[in-house]
Amino acid sequence: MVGMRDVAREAGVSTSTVSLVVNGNGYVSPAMAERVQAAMDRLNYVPNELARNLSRNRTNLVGVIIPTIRHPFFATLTASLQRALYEQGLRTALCSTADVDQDVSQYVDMLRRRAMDGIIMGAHAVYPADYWSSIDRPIVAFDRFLGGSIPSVGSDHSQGGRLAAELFVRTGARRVVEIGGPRTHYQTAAGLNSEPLGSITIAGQPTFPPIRYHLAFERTLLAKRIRYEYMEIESVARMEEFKDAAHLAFERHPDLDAIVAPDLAAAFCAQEALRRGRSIPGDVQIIAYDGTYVSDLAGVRLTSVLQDFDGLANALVRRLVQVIPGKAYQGAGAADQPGAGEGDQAVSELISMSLKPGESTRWTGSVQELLSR
Amino acid sequence: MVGMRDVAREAGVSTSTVSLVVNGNGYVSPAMAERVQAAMDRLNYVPNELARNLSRNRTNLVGVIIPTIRHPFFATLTASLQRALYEQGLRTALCSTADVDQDVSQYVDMLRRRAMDGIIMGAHAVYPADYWSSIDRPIVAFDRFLGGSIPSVGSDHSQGGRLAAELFVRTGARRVVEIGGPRTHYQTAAGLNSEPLGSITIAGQPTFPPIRYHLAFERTLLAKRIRYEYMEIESVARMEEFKDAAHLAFERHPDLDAIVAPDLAAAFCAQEALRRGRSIPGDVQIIAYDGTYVSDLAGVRLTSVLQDFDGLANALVRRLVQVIPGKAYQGAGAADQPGAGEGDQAVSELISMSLKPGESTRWTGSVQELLSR
DNA sequence: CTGTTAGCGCATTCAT
DNA sequence: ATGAATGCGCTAACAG
Repeated sequence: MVGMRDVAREAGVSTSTVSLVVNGNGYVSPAMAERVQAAMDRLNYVPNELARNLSRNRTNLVGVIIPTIRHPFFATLTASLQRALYEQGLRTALCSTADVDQDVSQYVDMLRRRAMDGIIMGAHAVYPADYWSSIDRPIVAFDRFLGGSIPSVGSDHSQGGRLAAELFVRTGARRVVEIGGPRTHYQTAAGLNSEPLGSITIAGQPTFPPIRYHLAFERTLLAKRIRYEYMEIESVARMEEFKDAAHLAFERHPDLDAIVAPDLAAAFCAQEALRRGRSIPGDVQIIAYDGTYVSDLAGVRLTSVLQDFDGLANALVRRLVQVIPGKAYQGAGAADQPGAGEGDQAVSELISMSLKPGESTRWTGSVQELLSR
Repeated sequence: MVGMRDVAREAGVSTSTVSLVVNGNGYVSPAMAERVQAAMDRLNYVPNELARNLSRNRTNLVGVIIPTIRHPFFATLTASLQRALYEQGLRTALCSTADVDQDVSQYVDMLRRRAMDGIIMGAHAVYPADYWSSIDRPIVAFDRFLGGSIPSVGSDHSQGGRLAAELFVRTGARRVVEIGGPRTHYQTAAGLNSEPLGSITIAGQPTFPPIRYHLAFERTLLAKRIRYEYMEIESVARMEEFKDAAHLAFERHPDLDAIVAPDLAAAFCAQEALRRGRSIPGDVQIIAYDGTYVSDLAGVRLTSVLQDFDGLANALVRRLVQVIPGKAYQGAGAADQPGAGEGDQAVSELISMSLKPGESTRWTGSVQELLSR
C-alpha cells in the first residue's frame, strides 16, 4: 500500500506538504502542489481514512436509529436524513432495532467507542432518566424526549392534530375513529419525566411526541361534541397490524364516518370502506396522517396531514452538527441570519405540518382556509 | 479521555495485557483479568475503535448501494442485509444514489480510502468493463454483473419468470402484459459483456439480472402462442411511474386478461382493474413480482412470485465476507458442509424464488403442482 | 503467561 | 511557505 511518505519521497518533499495538498488546507506554492499532485497520480495514491480518522478523532459516520427501515415512514425519513447528512459531509449508518432484533444500547456503545460521530435517535426505548444525558456524546432525538439538554426535533403534532380535527369539524363528521401508536409510549414519554399525562409542556419546553397530536385532536373534537374513539396499534414494526386495525375499526364502530390514521393504516381503511360498500368521502372520510407515498396507494388519493420530512431532516442534522465538537454547519443556517446565531437554542424544535388535499375528504368552502395555514 | 495506558497503570500491568482482556483473545490469568476489569470499571474505560480500526486496517462497515431506500423492495432487502451483516459483526452504511443525488463513484471512493470494508452493489451504473475489477477491494453485486471475478448474487429470475408464465398458461390467460424495468439496463448488462442479448450465459456462468426473468417469461408464453406485451418503466426511483404504468397498461391493451408486474405496479393494476369494473381474478389475473408487504396493500391479496430476501442477504454477505481479507464467516456456511469448503466458488449464485398464493389468480388443479416446486 | 516495543498512516504543532 | 518531529490509541510480534 502506497502511503503519504511514498508520495513525499517521490515528489521530493515532506509528508506534511503532501498532507496540505491532499486536504487543501494551508498554502502550498502552486509549483509544489503540482509536483505533489503528479507524484500522487503516478503512484496512484489513495489516502487512508482510518488514519485520518484516528488523528482527527472523527468518523464522519452518524447512526440513524429507527425501529425498522421497512416501514415507509422511516424509509422516507431516512432518505431525507441521508441527504441532509451527506450535505454536511456525513455518512449514514443504518441502525434499525427491529430488523436486527437488537437493543438500542448496542448502538449507543458504538457511539461511546467512537465508531460514530453522533446518533439520531428515532426509536422507542425505555431507560432511566439520566441514561441519555450521561452518555455525553452527540445525540439528537426525533419526536421524543431523552431528557435534560439533549436536543430534540419533531413535527408539530399539536398543530397536525388540530388540522385533522378541524377538517373533520368543518366537514360535519359525527363519529370519528383515530388509529394510533401504542399508548404505552405516551405513558413512558410523559411518565419518565414525571409529568402528568395531561400536561403538554415539559420543563418549559414545547412537547411534540405523538401524544400531542392525540391530545390536540381529541380536545378539538370533544369541544365540538363530536364522538370520538381511539384504537391502538401494538407495534409499529409489524405492518400487518395496520391491516387488522383497519378491519377492527369498522367492525367495532359500524357507524363511523371519519377516520384519521397513519397512512399505511389509512390506506387499508380506504380499502375496507370500499369493500363494505361505503363511499369515500360520502359515507366515510379518511385522513392519512404522515403523508408518505403510501397514501397514494389506497385507490383514492388520500387527504393527508403530512410531515415535512426534509424540514425534519435538516433540523435534526443541524442540531446534531451543532453538538459535534469542532464541526460547523455548512450552508443556510445560523450564520446568515443576523443575530440569530445563538437564537434557537431551545432544546426542542417543532416542524410544522401541512394539509395535502386529496379525494378522501369533503371540501366545503370553510375548509379551504385550512389549506393556507 | 481515559486510554489503555491509564488502565494499565491503574491495574499495575502493561497495555498489552489490557488489550488481551478487552478483546478476550489470548490467555490471561483469571486473577489478572479480574484486576484489569476492575481498573477498567473504576476508570470508566471505553475502548476507542478509531485506534483499533487503524491498527487492524478494518472498519467493520459495509456500504449497501441501492437506488433508493424509499422503495419497499430495497427497504426490505436492506433490512435483511442489515441483519445478515450484523450477524457477521458488520455495520451497515446506507448508500442510496437517488436519495442523495450522488454518483456511485463517491461510494466506491470511500471503499478505496478504506472508509468501508466492502460494498454490496445493488444499483444501476454504467462503467467501462474493467472499472469494477480494477478497484481490487471487497465487492459483491446484487442482481447484476460487474465483470470478471466479482461475485454476484441474485434471485433466479429465470425460474421466477417461468413460474409466472406457467401459472398464466395453466389458468388459461390469453392476453398478457408484463410491466418491468428499463430495457436499457438489460442492454448495458449484456452489452458491456459483449454478449448478444439473446444469450443468457455469460462466461459459462449463470446469468440472473432481470433480463432472464423477462426472457424466460416471454419464451414460455410464446411457446404456447399466448399474446404478450412488454411495458417499460423508466426509473425505479420515481414511484409515480408505477401508477402511470398501471393506467397505461389498461389504456393501451383494453383486452388484457393477465398482468405480471413489480408488486408496487401490481397493486396499482389491481386498483385500476377494479375501478374499470373488471373482476379479479375473473376478468384479470395479476401476479406481483417480488413479494414485499406491498402486495398486501392492493385490496386483494396478490398472488406473487417472491424473492427470498433473507436468502439473498445471507448469500450476499457470505460472499462478501469471503473476499474481506482475514475475515471468516461466522455460523452455518461452508465449514459444516463436508467437502463443500471450496465448493460454491462460481462467481454467481442464484437464489430460488417461490410462489405465494393469493386471490388475484385462478387456482385450477394443474396449478397446485407449481406451488410445491 | 505477561511486559516491551514498534508500528498503523496521517495531522499538526513548531522551527526554519 | 516547508520540513522535522511528535502523537492519535490500540494491536501484535517478540522477548522474557
